[in-house]
Amino acid sequence: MSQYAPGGIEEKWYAAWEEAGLFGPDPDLEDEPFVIILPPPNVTGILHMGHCLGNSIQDTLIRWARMRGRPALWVPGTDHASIATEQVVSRQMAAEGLDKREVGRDAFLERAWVWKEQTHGRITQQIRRLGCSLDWSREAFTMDEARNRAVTEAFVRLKEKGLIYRDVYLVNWCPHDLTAISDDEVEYREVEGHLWHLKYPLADGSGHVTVATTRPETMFGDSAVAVHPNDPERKHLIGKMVKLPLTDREIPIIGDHHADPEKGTGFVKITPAHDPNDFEVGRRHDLEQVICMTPAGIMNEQVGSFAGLGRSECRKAVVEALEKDGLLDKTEKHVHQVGHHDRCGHIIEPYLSRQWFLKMEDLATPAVKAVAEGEIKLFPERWVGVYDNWMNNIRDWCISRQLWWGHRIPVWYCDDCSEEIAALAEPGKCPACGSGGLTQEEDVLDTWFSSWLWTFSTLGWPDETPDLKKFHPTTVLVTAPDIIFFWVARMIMASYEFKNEKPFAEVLFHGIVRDEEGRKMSKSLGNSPDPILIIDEYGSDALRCSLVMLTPTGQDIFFSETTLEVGRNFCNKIFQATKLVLGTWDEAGLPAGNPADMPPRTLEIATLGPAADWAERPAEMFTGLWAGIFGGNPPADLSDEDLRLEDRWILGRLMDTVSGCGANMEKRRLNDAAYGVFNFFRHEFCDWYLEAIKPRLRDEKERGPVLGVAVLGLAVSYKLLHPVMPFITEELWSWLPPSKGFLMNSSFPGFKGETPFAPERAAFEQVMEIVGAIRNLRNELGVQPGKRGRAILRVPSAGEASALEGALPLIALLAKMENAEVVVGGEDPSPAGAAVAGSVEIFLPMEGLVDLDKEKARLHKELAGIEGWMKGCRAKLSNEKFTGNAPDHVVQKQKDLLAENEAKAGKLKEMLDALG
RNA sequence: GGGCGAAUAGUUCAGUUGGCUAGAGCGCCUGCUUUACACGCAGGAAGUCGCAGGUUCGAGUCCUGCUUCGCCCA
Repeated sequence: MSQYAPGGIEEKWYAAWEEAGLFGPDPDLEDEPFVIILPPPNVTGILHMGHCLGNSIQDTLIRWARMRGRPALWVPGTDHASIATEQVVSRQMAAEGLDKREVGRDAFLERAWVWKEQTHGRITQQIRRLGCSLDWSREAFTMDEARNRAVTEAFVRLKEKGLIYRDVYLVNWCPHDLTAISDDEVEYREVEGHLWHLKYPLADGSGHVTVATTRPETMFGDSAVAVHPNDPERKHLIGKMVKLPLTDREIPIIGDHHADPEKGTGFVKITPAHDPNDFEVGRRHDLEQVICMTPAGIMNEQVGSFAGLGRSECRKAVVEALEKDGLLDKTEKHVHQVGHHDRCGHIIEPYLSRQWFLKMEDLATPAVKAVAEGEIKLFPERWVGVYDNWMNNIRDWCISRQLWWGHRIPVWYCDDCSEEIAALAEPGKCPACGSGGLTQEEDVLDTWFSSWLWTFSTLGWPDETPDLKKFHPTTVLVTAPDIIFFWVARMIMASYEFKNEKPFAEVLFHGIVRDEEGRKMSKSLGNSPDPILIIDEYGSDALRCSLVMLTPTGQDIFFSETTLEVGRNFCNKIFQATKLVLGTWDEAGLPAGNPADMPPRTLEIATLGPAADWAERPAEMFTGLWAGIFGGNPPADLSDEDLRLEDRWILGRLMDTVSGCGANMEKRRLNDAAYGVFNFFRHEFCDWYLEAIKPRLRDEKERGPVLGVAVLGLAVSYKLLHPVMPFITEELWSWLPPSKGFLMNSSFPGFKGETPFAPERAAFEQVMEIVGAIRNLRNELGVQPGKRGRAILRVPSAGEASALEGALPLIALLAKMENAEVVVGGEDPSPAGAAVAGSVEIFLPMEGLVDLDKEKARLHKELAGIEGWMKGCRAKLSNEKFTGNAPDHVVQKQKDLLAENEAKAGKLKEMLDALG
């Protein structure tokens, strides 16, 4: 086996975790709970890339919190998605030649439930494949028994409070789905249409007025023509009558500020039953509301001979008829925004009907305050403005839908006295007249009426359950910003209304997943890959890693195969590094430690001791750290001397990484947290540390202690990566001989404070710089890789020489040189390739290999660059305004840099001289 | 029409409190089958930080205006 293959491993661990009961909150933990409620996916939908991103982020957070020792709860659930599901089921029935209205409500619902049961298994299985550590024992569905109770309770309470009312109102109506929808479900799209100028003759025969309209077919519903009351040229016509063409009706000219003298012709036809603005005008002037269409958008008996035509057919026919009568003044092309139903794409018809509404203004007040005062934090913060803007202009919410799949509104009408009763359960008789003849409201509630209760309905509300007491308010909500109004804002309002507390402490908005061309992934475009196929090919860890690591907070992400390769390649890298280290462990036959010694549940590295302790007794401190991670002792006894330069450097860097990762997790910068570990592991642990210790790993006498450091490095890396890549890290953890129990509920190490081994870290960085310079030199000069040769390092003082002495074998190893030697001062070796790394001059004396002209040109170029920079720096430092105003450390830094570069320039000049 | 955001290497993006000789992934170029890994390693090229002003000793970062693109709302 040469590459990591996730197949089988992922399923194995998911089952093991579930069986071990690790997904629920640990009841023994006393810390503050960390709670996330999963935004419920549509139960009849399938998982798409957006879910993968959101779920990966949530699982990363919840796994991190769990490993930090907090009782972590992530509640799963699905949404009944009223309209979407009703559409799917209707379509299925249509394919069988059935019509839902013919089969009736009960039969339809029965079928919808069967469908729901089928698809529910699919979507939850997909979520499992992703590795989500959800507490399945608490799974909820928006239409299950418990949630139904919550919905009914909420409705009745609001009704009793007088916040729910029923009114005849112009609503957004979908003529395709035959239901009202809320304002938020209307999607405006730019459409190329026409502006028709129609002549309406004055009834007294004294001429005509011209109105401009984009919808001539609604003229049959006109009740007036409006002009602005102050319009100097037209106001004299107010009070006159016009003859409505193609009909025998006469309508008045009225004065209303809705008509803008600057726009169009200055005259506006008023159609109260078919236009929201006209509806308001109609109310102001008590105009007749003439409905000229059926709910399906077919012209009705009001339109005379045009009856029976569809909306757009009628438009054509009306225009033709008016043209024939000489009443079409002109036609202009006109681009305008037209409302479409976001679910089915059909053009919305403003339609006059009796609907249920919820008054929003009072509900909004505490919700606005909570966000404004930081009680609820939004990440990224810029969404606060968007939220405020919507909340401060909030409009009443149309909550009734003319559908069957949903929560039937808990209102009964008395057949005898028309009393209206809202109740938790069907009342036996009418409380007003005692009649037993009661009929329940036919309409169901908007889907979001159940979702907005989600943070607390999932925890048992309206009952005061232990879960509700312990886990509400929840910690963080993770969602895409496109549902900030539909859902996020409404959840905040609901929680304050029913619980008198916030629903969550923070909201983390993530971006939208787009394809390589920047298009939103959608079913209709067919550009959304099936996540399961991706997981099959690349592994869930690779997908999660790529998504989390490459997604800056709240930014949209462009998704492609290349993106996935980053994650897949990284998985392989972790696997390969583990193989290298453990291969040596096996050869060495080291003891695994006592399985009974369990490591502590939490680990704060700083509590083991300050940086000074690490400097003074590193072996003892290391042993303490080992016990904190594995329990027990390292595989081999080790003394302070066993911890070499590279060991101390990597331990210091490991702690820096722990600290940075924790800080970024706290700030919810998940990408930075993951990326930091990625960089550490790949470019420091593998590229430098493992390369540096290879000879020691092969040396039977030396490998015991160094294996301890390497295995600890692996273990800590697994821990830091586990929240993002749970499967591979759990698998490889189980391979480490000293590991015990599940990585999933082991400790996530924390570290704050001064990182130990500052001198060793600086020394190793110097090694890296020297090695880098030698490698560069070899490459630039085209030295063959097989040619090893000597490296001469010249330093100005004996002190620096002795400091470098110990690192010479390491430098030779990493730079692939035969040997490296250090000299103090003296003549430049020549001919030689030369470079400068800090105070160290590097010479590669390679007779016959170095092209003198090439080398001189190279040095000249480097020198020119440095001199250019120094000129600028000197100018800056001689500017008194700079030295006077800038903080001391900034000035000092410039001085240091200048000195450093001056020295380097001097050395480069000498080298050039030496070359002749 | 109103609001929000973005503009930095070929490309996707970092750059947090103004101190930067502006970084990373992918791509590109050169070299390497080095006993974990070619899903790899080493080295390299590549930028007028959208434009124009301003504040400041100092601006990718703050302010004003403009341009282009994206999103949301009406």
